[in-house]
Amino acid sequence: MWRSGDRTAHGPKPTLNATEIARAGIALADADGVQSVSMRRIAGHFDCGAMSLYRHVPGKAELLDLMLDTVIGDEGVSHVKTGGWRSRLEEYAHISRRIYERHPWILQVESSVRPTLGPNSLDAYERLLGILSTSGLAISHVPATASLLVAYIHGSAVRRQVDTMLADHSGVSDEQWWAERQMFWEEYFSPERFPTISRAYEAGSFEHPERDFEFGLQRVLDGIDALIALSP
Amino acid sequence: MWRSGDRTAHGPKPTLNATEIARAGIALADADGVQSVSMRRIAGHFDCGAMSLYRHVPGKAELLDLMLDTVIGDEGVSHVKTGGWRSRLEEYAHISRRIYERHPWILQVESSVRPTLGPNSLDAYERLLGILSTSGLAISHVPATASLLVAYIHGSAVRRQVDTMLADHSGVSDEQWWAERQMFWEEYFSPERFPTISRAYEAGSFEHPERDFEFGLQRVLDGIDALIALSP
DNA sequence: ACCACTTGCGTACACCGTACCCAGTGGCGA
DNA sequence: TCGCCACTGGGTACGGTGTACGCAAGTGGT
Repeated sequence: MWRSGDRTAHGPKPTLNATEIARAGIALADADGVQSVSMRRIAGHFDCGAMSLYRHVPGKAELLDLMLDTVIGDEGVSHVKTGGWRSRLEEYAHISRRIYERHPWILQVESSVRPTLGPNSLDAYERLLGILSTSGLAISHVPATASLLVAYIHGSAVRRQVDTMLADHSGVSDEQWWAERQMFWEEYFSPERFPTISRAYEAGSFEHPERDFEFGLQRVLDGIDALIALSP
Repeated sequence: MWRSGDRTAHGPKPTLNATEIARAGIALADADGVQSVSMRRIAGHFDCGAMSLYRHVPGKAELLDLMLDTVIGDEGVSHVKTGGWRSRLEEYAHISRRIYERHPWILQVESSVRPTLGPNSLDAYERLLGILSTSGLAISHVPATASLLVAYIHGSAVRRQVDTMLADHSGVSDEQWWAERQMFWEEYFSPERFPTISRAYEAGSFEHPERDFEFGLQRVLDGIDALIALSP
């Protein structure tokens, strides 16, 4: 599926290819969420039967893998090589964050059961390890530090998605769901039971969740910096 | 759904309740993964029809929410109050990590579209904020720092799951999938194209991925510590 | 006893992924 | 030039899913 150009040319030329199918799936997922991506709907976009897609893609799970690797390749290629390790890590984090913001459905794909490792993901991983290896960090710590960064970026994307959904009620069409949620909140919540949440709320500490990513990123980089400072 | 004991008592006594249904779903998800959780299968466990469950649970999405809140309540209640903020945060992180290890399917539920906020999740959040508020951190920074920790814990759980799956080939029954993965890897990977990955591999830096969580956690706590040290 | 109300549950529908099979197509060997 | 056959597109069908709807049965308050 990953390689696209090794035709033995013994039959009619294919009118579809895996990348185009993935692009259609990406457009669908961006518009209506990943749960609305179905083989029949993608096939409808090409005015063909659902089973035609299986000539180019082994199954739906692999199609999702390919969609993920495609968006990573679209957005992650451009990168500067100048600057210190910290600013380059910041840029890597911001690029990743932008990918999650434009294609929130990747969170579900990445949390799915099968480990995805496409060529573009592999390139991005090499780039991240390359930045870390020039930071003065011991090579034995480089993969674990990369995992730390990737974990933080992924996790904060999940939190951000939940926050925006709580803020503007988007994505969930069920109006009654919000009513029940509100009722549960008013019934269960009390300042006595949740003193710290109340105190933070009154101090206005929940008003700018969009700044949380940058805040946490700086703390993570500070932690990495502290480890580098210990190295000889 | 969340409240369980407000019967007006005008009909037959219910033989099922939402919590029992959630427990059956948890058992199913623990055993065979979340994709095998279906209303019919849960109903089969109770020897009843699928539609009987809808008397106690609004829908499948809400059932998954309830399952998530139930496992959080099971494992997160016990907590020590002694010790400094750092050791208490470490314990919070380890409890969370244990939850993810025992019930890997929560990752998919938490990455789903709807924001989950059950009573047990709310209790855990208050506890986390309480620890942070006694650490010397300004109250304006407490929620963002909590988000940092939650994001790291969640993200590293995703990475850990992928790593274990790559290590022992579990979860994916498709044997041919692994063959294709191996073929892609051997064809696409080369030390020239991925110098840093190769160098780290030869240095043995990928041999203990299970230590990555503790490593990253210490870096995160170091970053928080650096911020606290700046406060007056 | 009545009956309002709750509970259990069977039926039905729309949708999903995909196994299987068949017809058409066009490059290549004879 | 012609037939072969690997390859393509695509239709049908099957087992699975979530759940809307309706109905019989049971039960505590009046």
